[in-house]
Amino acid sequence: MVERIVAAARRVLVEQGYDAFSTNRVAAAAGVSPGSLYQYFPDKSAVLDVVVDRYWDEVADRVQAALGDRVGQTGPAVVRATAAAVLAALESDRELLRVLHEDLPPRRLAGQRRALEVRVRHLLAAVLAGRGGAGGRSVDAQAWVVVLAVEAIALRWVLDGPGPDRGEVLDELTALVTGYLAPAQLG
Amino acid sequence: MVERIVAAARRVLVEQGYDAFSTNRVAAAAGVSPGSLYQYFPDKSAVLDVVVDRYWDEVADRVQAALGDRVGQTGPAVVRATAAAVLAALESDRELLRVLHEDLPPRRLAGQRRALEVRVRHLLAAVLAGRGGAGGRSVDAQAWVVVLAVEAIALRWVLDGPGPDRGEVLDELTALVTGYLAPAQLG
Amino acid sequence: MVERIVAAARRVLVEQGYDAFSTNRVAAAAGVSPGSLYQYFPDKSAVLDVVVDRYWDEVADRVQAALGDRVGQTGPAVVRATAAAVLAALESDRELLRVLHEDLPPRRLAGQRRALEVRVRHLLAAVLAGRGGAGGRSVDAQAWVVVLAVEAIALRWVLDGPGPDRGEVLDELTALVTGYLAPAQLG
Amino acid sequence: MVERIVAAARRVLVEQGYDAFSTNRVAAAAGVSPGSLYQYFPDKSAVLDVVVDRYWDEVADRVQAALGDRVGQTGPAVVRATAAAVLAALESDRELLRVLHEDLPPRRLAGQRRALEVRVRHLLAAVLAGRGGAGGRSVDAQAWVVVLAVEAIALRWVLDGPGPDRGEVLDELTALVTGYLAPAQLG
DNA sequence: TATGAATGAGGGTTCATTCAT
DNA sequence: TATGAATGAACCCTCATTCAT
Repeated sequence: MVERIVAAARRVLVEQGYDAFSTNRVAAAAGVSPGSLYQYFPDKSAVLDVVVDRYWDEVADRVQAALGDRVGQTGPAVVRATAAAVLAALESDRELLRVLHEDLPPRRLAGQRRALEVRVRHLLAAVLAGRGGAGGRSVDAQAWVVVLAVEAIALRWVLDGPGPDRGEVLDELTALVTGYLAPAQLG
Repeated sequence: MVERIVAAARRVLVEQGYDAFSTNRVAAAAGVSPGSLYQYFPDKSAVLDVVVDRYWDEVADRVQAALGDRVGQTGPAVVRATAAAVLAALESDRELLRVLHEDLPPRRLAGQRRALEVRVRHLLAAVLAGRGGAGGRSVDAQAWVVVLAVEAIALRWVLDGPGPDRGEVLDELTALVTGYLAPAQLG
Repeated sequence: MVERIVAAARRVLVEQGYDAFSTNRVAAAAGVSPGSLYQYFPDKSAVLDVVVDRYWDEVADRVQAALGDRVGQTGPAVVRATAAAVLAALESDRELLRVLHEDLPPRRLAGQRRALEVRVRHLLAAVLAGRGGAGGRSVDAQAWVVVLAVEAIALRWVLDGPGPDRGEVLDELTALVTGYLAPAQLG
Repeated sequence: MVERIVAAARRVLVEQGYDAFSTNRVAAAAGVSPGSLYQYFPDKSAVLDVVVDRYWDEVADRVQAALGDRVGQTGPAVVRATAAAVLAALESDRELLRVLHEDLPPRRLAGQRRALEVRVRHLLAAVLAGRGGAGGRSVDAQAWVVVLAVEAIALRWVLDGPGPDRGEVLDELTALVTGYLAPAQLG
């Protein structure tokens, strides 16, 4: 039942947009009465939370899996593969991603998004630190920069219409990251 | 009159948040009747549009001024100065920026934001092209990457609480951009 | 407009009972939209408050007028006349009195009711005190007793179907009060 | 089972108030499913009825016991003792009395309350009649007056915060009743 | 032009009651 | 018998918008 409601919620979001995301509409889409929705969720916000959580968990899992596979490795190939994994993760449900990132107030997503960023940032900072420091520059700041830059570019590429093709984006992301991190420790 | 309403709209947004941004509240804050508001704006959205437009125009002006001053110049110092100008532009009205970027559905801002990005991107692409191409890589793609990365990082730094200090962010942004663009054409 | 809504509220209460006293029903009875109701009242409770306040103010005015006319006077005739005034006051809008006292949770009325009781009690206590005390008994306690007894009996007589006829009730109320207060100071 | 539900209903009333008195809440408090509740009670009202009935039966038993002990006796001491019994009866479950008399629409209690009043009234009328009539006044009317006055005063004293102390109330009730009835037949 | 009272569809939510299991 | 998930009508309230003045 929770499943039916969450699925309906996702459907309403994707097909009708966030403005149409009313409890009555979600319940109707689930073929359920409004009252039933409230047997499984304390309020409207909780329904959205589940949809959002599931989406971000999925994305986070994919990204972390890709990172995990390569812990300790280095070099442009690794960067490119990771960037590819990020793109793939974000593409796994482009329709929902579009609604979540274009229709919802960013505050609604901030929690999950930050959480994922922090996890990835720490992973990356550890790798950088392991590589012998950054020649006096802050490894944390570097990780912060890389995560934000890659996230923003990947998000835009996945959501926006025409742009560089996939290979080109990966090339550029790779150049961006290696060019940034290389001088000090990836040379 | 339009002025009074737009000013009130801004005030309501900043002081009470987007949730409180109702036509009645804006009209009241402007000391005007709801009916009057509809004599100058077709609907609520149009009022918000003007506030958003003005904000982005202001930011765009500042950024473009900084870029314009340095057309034709090159090197890390220019990159750093430009990044500093972007930070300063975004900081010029942090309160409004926060509401616009955290409370509004991003779609509401997309138009203005894209417009600015495109302008800056073209400027940058021209500079890069003028500098003798990118060794076979797409100058447009590079400009696209740089603009998005700098924008995302600057936005986050201005809006989020604790992070690297200003000098550090500028250092890292400079390193990011020069590291990315340097090998091919800024050496 | 407030008038129309309050009148409709009274009508709904009297004709359909407190259970039917919903904002939508009141608005409909007033020939007005639900939204209009909320331009004049902060919430449903406020509408009921006005109805209740008006009723009790009316009753209080009548009772206090009757008492005021006789301040300083004494004797069974005065008691009887006062009791008659109380009955008349309560009979002025028997239909509404019925709903208010039978359908509403007493807490809803407690405030107004207590306020009137206190006013009358103080008036009466002053009269009793002026009459030379109560022979060691508390004038306040006596006023408290008299007010509650008369109120309860009058209320019941007005609301309940068959009972003693009017003259008989007045006789008995007179006997009750004079018998209670007489030995000490009304002899 | 009925027992469990009724006990839970009482508990909900006392601990959470009448507003919280929903069938679901009562069922939950009874550790029973809502459906089960409807196997033993036709509707929500019936559950409340039983709670109310039990309360008033208890009060009625105590009052009637006190009266029964003294049938045929007379004098201020008897009046006082009876009044004391009424106070004690009402105090036996003050928490429930408070909810029932302050939160419920009085109509919900009217039946039980009237029934007790009638019983006591008849008892009292019989005593008065046995005492040689009322000198032309209606013994029924007198009983009606006494019952209502004592009931109202006792109820208020038990429920309301500060007031005369217990002894004083009993003194005044005694004075009220004897002063009223004495001249004619209790002299 | 400027008003502001009036609108009414729609919002989120509750809860007495039912019925398939 | 006992369950408890499911119901759905109705609740109170908001707010973008209109229109007679």
